[in-house]
Amino acid sequence: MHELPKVYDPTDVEPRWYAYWAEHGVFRAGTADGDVRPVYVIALPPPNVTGSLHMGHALMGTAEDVLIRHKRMQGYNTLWQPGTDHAGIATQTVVERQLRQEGKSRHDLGREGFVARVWQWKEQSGNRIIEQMRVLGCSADWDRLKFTMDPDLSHAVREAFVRLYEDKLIYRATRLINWCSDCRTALSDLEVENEEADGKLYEFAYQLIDGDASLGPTELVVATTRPETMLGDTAVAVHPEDPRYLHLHGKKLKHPFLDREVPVITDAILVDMKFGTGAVKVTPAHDFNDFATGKRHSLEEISILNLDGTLNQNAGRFAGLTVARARKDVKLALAELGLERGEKAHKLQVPRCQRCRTIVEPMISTQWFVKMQPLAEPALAAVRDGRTEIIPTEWVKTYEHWLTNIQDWCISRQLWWGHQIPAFYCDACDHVTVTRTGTPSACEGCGSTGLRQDPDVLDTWFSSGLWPFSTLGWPHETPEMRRFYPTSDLETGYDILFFWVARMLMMGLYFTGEVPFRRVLLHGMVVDETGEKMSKVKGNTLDPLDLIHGSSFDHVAQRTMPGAPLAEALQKFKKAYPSTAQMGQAFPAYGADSIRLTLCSYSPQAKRISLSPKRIEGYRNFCNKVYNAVRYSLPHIEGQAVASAPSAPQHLVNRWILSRLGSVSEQASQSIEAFRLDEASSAIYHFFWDELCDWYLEFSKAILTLGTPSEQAEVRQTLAYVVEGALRALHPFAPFLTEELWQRIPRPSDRPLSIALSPYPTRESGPVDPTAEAAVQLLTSVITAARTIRSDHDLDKTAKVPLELRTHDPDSLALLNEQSALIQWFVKTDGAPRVGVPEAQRPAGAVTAVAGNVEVLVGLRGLLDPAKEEARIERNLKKIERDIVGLEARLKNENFLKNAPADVVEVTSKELETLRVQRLALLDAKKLLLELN
RNA sequence: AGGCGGGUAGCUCAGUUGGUAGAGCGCUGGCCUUACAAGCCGGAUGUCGCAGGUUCGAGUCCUGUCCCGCCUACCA
Repeated sequence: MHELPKVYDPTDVEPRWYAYWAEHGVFRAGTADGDVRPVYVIALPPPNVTGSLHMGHALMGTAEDVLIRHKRMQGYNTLWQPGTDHAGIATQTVVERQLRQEGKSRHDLGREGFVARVWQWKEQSGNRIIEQMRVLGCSADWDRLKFTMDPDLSHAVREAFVRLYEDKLIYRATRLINWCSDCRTALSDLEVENEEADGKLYEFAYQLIDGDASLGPTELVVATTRPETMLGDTAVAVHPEDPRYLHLHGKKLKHPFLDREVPVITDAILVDMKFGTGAVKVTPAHDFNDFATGKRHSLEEISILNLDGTLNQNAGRFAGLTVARARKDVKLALAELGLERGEKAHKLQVPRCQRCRTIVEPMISTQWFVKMQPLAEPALAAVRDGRTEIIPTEWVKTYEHWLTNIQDWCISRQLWWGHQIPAFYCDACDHVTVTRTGTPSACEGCGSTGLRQDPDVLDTWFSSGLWPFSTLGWPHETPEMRRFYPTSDLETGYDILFFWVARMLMMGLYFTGEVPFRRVLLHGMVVDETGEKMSKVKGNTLDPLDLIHGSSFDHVAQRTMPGAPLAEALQKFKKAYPSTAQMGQAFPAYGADSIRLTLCSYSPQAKRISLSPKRIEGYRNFCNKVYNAVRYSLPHIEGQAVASAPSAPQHLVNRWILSRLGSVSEQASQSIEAFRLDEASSAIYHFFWDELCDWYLEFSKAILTLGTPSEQAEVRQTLAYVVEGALRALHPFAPFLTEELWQRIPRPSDRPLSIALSPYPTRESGPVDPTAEAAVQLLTSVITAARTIRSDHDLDKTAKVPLELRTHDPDSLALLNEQSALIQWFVKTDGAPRVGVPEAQRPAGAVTAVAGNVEVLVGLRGLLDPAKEEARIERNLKKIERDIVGLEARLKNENFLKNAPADVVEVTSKELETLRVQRLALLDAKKLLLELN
């Protein structure tokens, strides 16, 4: 075996092992008839085909991969079902942008040509993100890669549509919808994002027709944030009980620009007497509240907008203007007529298109809708009765709130890229024919053959809603459906709880009668180091691949803000990631494992995950630590026959490390099971570094040097066993590193070809041994206490000092005697430490510390600086006195003794005892010091 | 407006059923001790947002309050 370099280099290792796993089908789900293993399934939230891996994807991919790898190692038949989403608007926009660069529009190509062009684009670059997930180490069953517009999935979409239509849960209606004039399509409520903006509350007057000044004012002043919509006003509403306007009930107002009478209506729902002027202009065609008001009062709905967002003929002389322009012009015109009545600043929410940020306009339009209430009820029930569990649980309330207030879902989109709605309109009659297959030959209603298919496509989320079962072959009763449905865990970001998770639950329950997954695991949003949301505009996005492969800051900044001056981009980047100030000019190649460990280290209940490059560095260092631990171990364990079950070693430290391995493995499994990947990874991290490396490997050096042949053999055997087990425990988090090392070390003969297929260690991997754990705890704290004394007194590291250990406890005495050689090795003592029971006398020039029930006396005669030593003693004494007073008070408190649990009282009094011993020792040392002077 | 979450070490965050606060990074003293200087051995650091309450005991439970973030709905 060739020698390992001193520093771990992930760039060399990672691609190699991914290829190996792929080649050996390590990630494939089992489909054999005889396969009776329990099943664990995750459906990968399909990323957009337009997508490129960002930190959110990396977090999702890592979390799901840890879950999958863990279960795979636990012997489950795992299926991680991957795929991509056709992402209607996003994808269409990308390809249209390309066309624009060629000086063309989609209309030049025609629908068929355009769709062909999108497919072509998809084939070329649609799988980029899948490649990137492989770089991250994701162990999905890639042979089963699906796309939402694959023939089988499209079939499922059509089946779902038709069934819902037949069941009267899909209907076509003309109503107010959200319209994006840039994307030229309707949007669902969820695709509209409200953004706060500074606006104006503007007041103007409508003149009364036939107003009688003797009855009161002859005008009615309304308040509005959108003056231009007055061109579509068909009423002005006042509160029925508003004393100011009683004389206006039933009257008519003159529209200043249009040949139209505007009635005054009374409406207690719409109007809040206390707000504005108490009079509300009603524009049913462009406001959701006004629309509802219009329905209540049978008002005319006058649309004043074209599909491109400009005003139409109904706007009279304002026709052709943009909304923004019309707002100015209408105000101007009102002012000219002397109708302006005031204006004040007002905060308002501007609805914007999630995709293109264009201001969304409410518009009257004929669209397809899904009736949500009947679907929502079962989805609510499924979470309430625990058939599906949401973790972290605080999301349950949010989920319930949304589902109980749910509105019907507008599912038609005026796009070309997507699943075209399978509804056919007849030229001869009104009948709409909806069919499962192809184009119907004739109208179901009148038999006419003149049929046109609805040009619209379905909302992308309609097909995503079927994902957990459409990918498994639904509506057919496939073996996959039988074996892998319902899926186990659905892991995703909380931002798509409504878009996707809730809809899958509704659809899943409706179509399959079962919940689509047993648990919903939600992670937070990755934000920059200062807590800001990542966005291109802010120049604070991080590309996981730059971190994995390494990249100069110049390059990162430039890529984040293409087109911007480098200095500016770099400044924004540095501001977003302050810790890079201490990092030179570039991200080194951290490797996928470091990124994965970092992402796992954040608590899942954190809504914001602020990514710190410095933290990644820490985990990179950890990977190097693991690598070097194995590098150290290799020569000692090479050729060892490793058993798959633990042996029963004699030596304390061997029993201890086995016990720790078992505990940590068990804890890791429990934490992963509870989706606390942070706890799990942290437990393994500290086991590896603080226990295995800092202590066990050091113990092993001592024993391999000083021990008897049989002791040495036992250490070698244990070391080989523990290293193999620890790598397996770490594997789900750091798959590349662990595979690389595992393949080099000796391992049990029955292990499969990859660590990824080996069993996850359990409690049984290391028998629990509380005695050994307690003993090593004492041993290490004795060593640390002695080291602290050495360090406090600036001892040369080669200086050998006398060490005396005193305790009343017989077990501890035995332990210290047994391990005196080990203690000598670690503390660098002058001969074997003297072990005995406490005596009244302390040797002059000795410094005392207390570790557990042991007094640790380090002889420093002639090495002490008396002044310094006295100061140290005084400092410690002060602190101890304070603690003693506190504890004594507590132990004197009758209520405490009466109410506190026995173990708490016991711990407290033990603690007090320890402190008293310490105080005694310090006082003694002080006395000696004074005598010395 | 309503809902949810958060305010803990200089920074980013953990903290299970109430029992005198932890990690990583940073800081600091000493070490190139042949696995690792991406390291080793030590060390320092907190009015747990604020004010009350319950309790023998509160970071943890209750009430009020002030900030911050997100979500949902909206006053035209």
